[in-house]
Amino acid sequence: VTDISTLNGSGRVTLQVIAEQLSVSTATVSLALRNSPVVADLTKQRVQQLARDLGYIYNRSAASLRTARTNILAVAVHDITNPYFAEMLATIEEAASANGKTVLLGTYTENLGRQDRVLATLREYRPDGIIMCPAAGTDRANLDHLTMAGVPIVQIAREVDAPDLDFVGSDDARGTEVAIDYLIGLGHRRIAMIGGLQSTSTGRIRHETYRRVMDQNGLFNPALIHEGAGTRETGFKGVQALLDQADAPTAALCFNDLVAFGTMLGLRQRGIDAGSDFSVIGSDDVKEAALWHPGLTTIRNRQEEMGRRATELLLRRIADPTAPARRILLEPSLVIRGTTAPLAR
Amino acid sequence: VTDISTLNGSGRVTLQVIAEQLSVSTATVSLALRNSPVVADLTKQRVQQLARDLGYIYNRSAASLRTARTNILAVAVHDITNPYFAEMLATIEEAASANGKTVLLGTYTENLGRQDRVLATLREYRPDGIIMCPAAGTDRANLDHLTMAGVPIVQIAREVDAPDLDFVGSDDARGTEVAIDYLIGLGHRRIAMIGGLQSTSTGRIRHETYRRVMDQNGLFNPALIHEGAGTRETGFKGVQALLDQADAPTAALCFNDLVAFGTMLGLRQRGIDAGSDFSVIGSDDVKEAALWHPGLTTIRNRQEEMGRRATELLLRRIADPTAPARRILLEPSLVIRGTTAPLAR
DNA sequence: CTGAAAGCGCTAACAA
DNA sequence: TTGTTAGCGCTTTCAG
Repeated sequence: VTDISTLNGSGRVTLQVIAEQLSVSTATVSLALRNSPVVADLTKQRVQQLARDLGYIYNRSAASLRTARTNILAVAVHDITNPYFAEMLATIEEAASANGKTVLLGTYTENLGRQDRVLATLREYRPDGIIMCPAAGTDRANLDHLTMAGVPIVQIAREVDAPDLDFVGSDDARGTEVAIDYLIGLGHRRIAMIGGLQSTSTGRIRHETYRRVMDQNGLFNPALIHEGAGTRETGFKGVQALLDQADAPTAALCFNDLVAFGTMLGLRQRGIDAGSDFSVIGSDDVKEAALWHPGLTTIRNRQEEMGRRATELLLRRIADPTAPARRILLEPSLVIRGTTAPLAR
Repeated sequence: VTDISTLNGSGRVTLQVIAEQLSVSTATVSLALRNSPVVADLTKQRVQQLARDLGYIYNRSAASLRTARTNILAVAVHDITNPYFAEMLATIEEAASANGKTVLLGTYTENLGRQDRVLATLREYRPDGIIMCPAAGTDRANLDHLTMAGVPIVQIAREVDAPDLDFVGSDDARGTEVAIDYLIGLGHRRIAMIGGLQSTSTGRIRHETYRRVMDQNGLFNPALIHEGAGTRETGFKGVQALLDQADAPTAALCFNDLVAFGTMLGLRQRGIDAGSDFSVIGSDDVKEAALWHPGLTTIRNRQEEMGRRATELLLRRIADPTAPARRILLEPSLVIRGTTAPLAR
């Protein structure tokens, strides 16, 4: 006999309402709804049935206030328009959801001020933890307010210098090394590096490694470097600027696949075919990379696994806030497709 | 003089703590922190200063419990890995953030069961509103629990039959019409339709329009239709299956750009060049479409504007729950690039 | 197995 | 201009 008239004034269905209609306490209702073994089966059934009939909706704000747990995982990245991050975000959401967590999203386009504001806002929702990819130029101090508040953080893809923070990323030095070695093996000598910012860990490491490997082979030449954000535009303009130089490159390692796509467009603009005339290597192996014509040779950075691992790491960190920080570097691999070829003599 | 010893036992900084240290009431602190004009300037300054010094963090769960407002906007889409939705989500997040709202994300990969679960979970966070793109096969009844609970909803991109719900999408009939007319104008007669599910509004409308326009020109032939999800695979396999037929098509309209990309790969597999030998039109005008070689002719559906408009509409709906439902159809346009050409005779 | 009572941190009346 | 009081809806002792 479900009496719809709520004894609670507001008309909203709360534990109270259910409790009163069933003449039990709210404590019992609360336990029954969470399927506590301590509640009698019959009571549980009656409570759950009535909750369903009344259209009861659990109020997580109320629960969170009481338990200091929100089951929210905040995810803060600069740009979800880059398929690399979209693919990463997709697996984060999936893994979060599989563990009863929900993703609260914040973005800030490499803008430090916006990042600060976004993090401050996210923090107010009291997420159980945060997965973040620090914007270019972020330093440890930008994260202090989070760590001091005791919010578990794991950095993804990029990292700031903070040995006490968890991190999941790709072994960028290794990936860069393999890619350059491959180009050298193909006979290339004037190999450009296009895209990447010194103000991000990925940019810095990739550029440092590029320099080191080129140096070791007696090939380093600063004129072959074109720094810039990881965008299509950087590739498009960068490769053309490089081609305008005296000793133009015959190959380029791009900061990421977007830069590589832009680079290929820039090459076409000059009537040059990626692959036969000029070798291009990207980074990330975004879904589209395999479909391009010619297919993009690129460094696979395993962004989907990265998202999954970051989520798992965060969950572990939440469970044990005192565990030592972990730094997980995924092993990249070079996926060889059609944009690389032996140097034409 | 900031006495760090909190009178509050827990060690957490709350309004209480600030109030006690300053010997004012929590009400005053609450008002001061929100910059209420009713509180004295000096008091405001002292409160705000101490809050900063103490590292006070506003607790939105507590505020929400009291105000029945969360400032959360839930966004539920099937797949953020499709750049179309990623680009849309990016502007939603941007618009939300600009209006003091934060995005709570849920995804479900065209899976109705998962969609139900995701929506049920999102609802428990009491979002101020929801922007959703219904998964294939969704019907009105799947959304009843939301509308009955009074949660403002706006549907984006796809819609279910529900005249009382807000919707922002593209004028798919118009886009399809223009595209087919263009192909016919180029001399094509055997024009295929690849991808699209009858169980989504976009798939249904595009297929219906395709049929109507082809019929009007005496060109309709069911053998030229290859239905399927909006994925690269659908395009890749679909076009090859169509080419294996007796009267193979000379052009194809694809459900979206991903399908078109797959289609172009399938064509290459058969040694056919998109553009010169076979015309391809995509839909969405995803960022990558312009960079392909040849550039993809496609229907621009303005996903970024769609996201922005949906957010604005939701905000308006939240402000006025009784306003009549609106259906906003953005005007698509055909972007002509290199994958379409006059029929070779 | 169930109930009473307290309290999470905030805001909104209302009173002073 | 500030304080008092009550209460949002839930969970958690602790008693019974």
